[in-house]
Amino acid sequence: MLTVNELALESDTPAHVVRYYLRIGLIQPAAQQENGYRLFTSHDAARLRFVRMAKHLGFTLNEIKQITQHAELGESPCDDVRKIIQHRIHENRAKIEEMMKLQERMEQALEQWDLMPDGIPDGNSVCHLIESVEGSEGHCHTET
Amino acid sequence: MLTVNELALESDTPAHVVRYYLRIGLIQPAAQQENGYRLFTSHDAARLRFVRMAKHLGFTLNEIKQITQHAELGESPCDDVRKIIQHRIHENRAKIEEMMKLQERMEQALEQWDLMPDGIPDGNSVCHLIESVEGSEGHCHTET
DNA sequence: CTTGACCTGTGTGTAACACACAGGTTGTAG
DNA sequence: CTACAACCTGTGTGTTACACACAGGTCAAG
Repeated sequence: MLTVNELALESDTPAHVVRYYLRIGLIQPAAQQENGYRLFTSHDAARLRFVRMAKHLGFTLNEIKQITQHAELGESPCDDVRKIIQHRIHENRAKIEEMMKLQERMEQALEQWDLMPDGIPDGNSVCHLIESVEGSEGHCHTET
Repeated sequence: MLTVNELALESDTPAHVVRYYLRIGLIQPAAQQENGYRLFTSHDAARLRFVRMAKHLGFTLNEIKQITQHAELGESPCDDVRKIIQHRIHENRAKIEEMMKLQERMEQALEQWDLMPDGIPDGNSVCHLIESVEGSEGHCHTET
């Protein structure tokens, strides 16, 4: 029987993360000591390693919970797994593109600001650097 | 004097977001009606537009709060603004790279799974698709 | 027995909203 | 003037995946 710390070492997971997974019911202790300490088996360690693999592949903890619950009922989670990752691929692609746009905005701004001095704020302006960025007046609307 | 809804329209911001900004003290109402409704001036609308610009440039709401507070004390926030965005550029670049790695992992997995059938879980395996992914046994450790 | 190091469970904080809810306001019809 | 519907109001709570803090428990050394 393993303690939380031992389970953490066994599954290459920070102990406080293991405790978080316990808290949300993603994993359950196999047994409990009289003093309230949780105890685990090597089966639990394998389960936790699975959780980490799935997370590394982009699954959310909620999705992983669903998957393991399905699996415990004997139902194959594979179909859901395929669907989820397809969805996640689209989602992630969109997010990456958005972040690259942001990156460009930031780099352009910083470059533009190189030629500008610092300013002292008055009632009208808070920070003329930020306010000088393109899209201030005629608001370009690039939203989701 | 503008109501929350009018301020939202005026500054091209969803009303529930305006309320959130009020709640965290990022913006303050200029006045209050007897029934508790908040009232704003066009100056508040300009302030809120500034907030949106800064957010569009990647500043967090906390940073924007600091900036406006500095500005209200008459101190120039420009120096901080430059530093923050430099830091954010690095941060964002790292995040993008990480997400691109995830993207590759997901796409490789999905491709690999094309050749694999769904499986029925037993006690040892939860989902053989996920478990089949490279890096299952020898854990590649790419952490922050 | 005591000291210190370490480990335990759990409460709370984080970022930036999204949603829900009970009540208030306003416009229109009768 | 009233009834009703549409909309707007402030605020409580839920979200994700932890990170940190805290009071107390455990264990080995001395």
